Amino acid sequence: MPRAGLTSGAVVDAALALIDEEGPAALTLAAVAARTGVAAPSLYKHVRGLPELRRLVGLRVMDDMAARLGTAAMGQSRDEATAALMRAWRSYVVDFPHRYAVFPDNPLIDPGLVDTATRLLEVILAVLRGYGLEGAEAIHATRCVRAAVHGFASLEAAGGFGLGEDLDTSYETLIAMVVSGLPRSPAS
Amino acid sequence: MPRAGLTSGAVVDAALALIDEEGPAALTLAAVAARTGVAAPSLYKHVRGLPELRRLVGLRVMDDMAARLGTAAMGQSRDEATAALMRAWRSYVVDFPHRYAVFPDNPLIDPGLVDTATRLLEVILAVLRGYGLEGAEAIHATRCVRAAVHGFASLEAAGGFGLGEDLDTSYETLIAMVVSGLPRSPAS
DNA sequence: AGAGAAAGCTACTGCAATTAGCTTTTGGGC
DNA sequence: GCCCAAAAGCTAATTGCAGTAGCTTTCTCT
Repeated sequence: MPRAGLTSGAVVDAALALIDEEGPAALTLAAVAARTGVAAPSLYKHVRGLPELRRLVGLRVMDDMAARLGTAAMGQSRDEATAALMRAWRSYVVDFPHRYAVFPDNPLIDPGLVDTATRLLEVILAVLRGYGLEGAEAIHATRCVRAAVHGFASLEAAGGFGLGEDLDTSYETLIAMVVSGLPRSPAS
Repeated sequence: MPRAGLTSGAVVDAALALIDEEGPAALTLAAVAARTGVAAPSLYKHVRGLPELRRLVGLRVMDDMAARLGTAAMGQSRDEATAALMRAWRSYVVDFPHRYAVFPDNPLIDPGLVDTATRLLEVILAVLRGYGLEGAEAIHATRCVRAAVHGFASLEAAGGFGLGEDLDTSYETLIAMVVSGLPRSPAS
């Protein structure tokens, strides 16, 4: 019988497909095994177990997002850059609603995720540097941006907003709120 | 042998204690049974199953929070009220960090949760009415407040902010951002 | 061709949820 | 005080998934 030719990357691919199609709760080793055409225990040849698979999936999501954000903010500054960043963040959630639920809670604790998490934070910090923010002030501002963006994204991904008004409009309101609330330095 | 005298409320109590002590992942029927001194299948006499228990726990959390928020916002208006509301929300998370993880994702979908969820939203809407906001504008503003507050709370509860700067200060920054970003009507 | 690593597989264990069906307590009406 | 039905428990059994052990097959490199 021919070999499946699995790799750890392919396992993550299957896991992501499963999550996209059936939601985060559908991520089980049994389901991944079925989808990759392999017996469940064979997965352990590529992945240490379910917790590690979750971590790898989370890493992939952060990676994808970092790539998008970096591109979005490129070549813009200050309010333009902030708005672009925030829109790009939400667009990921809109494109992959189930994926956002596996975004790691606390990537800064996990040695394997710290690099990517830092890269993600760096994108925000870079934008804020355009406002002349540094040190503690920059950290507080970063946290505010993260909180606003993550809060909206996770509520939207979970379907937590009731129906009715247009979500795009709500988000533009949030962007305006953040942009207007960022400490202004005199600057150029 | 004497009877345990369990009620559905007591089961929820035990579940919450478990979550507070060992985190949301520790909520299993087996653990609740052990803690209440009963065999696992006996719990089904009081609760339909694990999903329902989760729902009831989520309901209790929303209830507690609604009570706190209502009290906090009482007797204040506009920026004072907004700040009080936001501080009270976060204080719940600080007091019960694990609890926030079981806050229902989408309470508006579940008929059993809709009432309490609405009560919670009403607190925010009431504060915003103080700014003269109504209709669509009020909804967009409510979503922004929810997003900011929920984002910060869930990141903090998950330990998602790196160490270093003081979180209280960050949160005050967020409050200032929200307050300054709320649409102003001429008003009193 | 042949050796050893890598990738699979089957069989098994353990744990948690859930169901079925039996037993015992308890509270109310006679 | 006694009887009975409902409620509250229990034990036993099933299912589904995670994870482990140890065997077999396929590659790959020489």
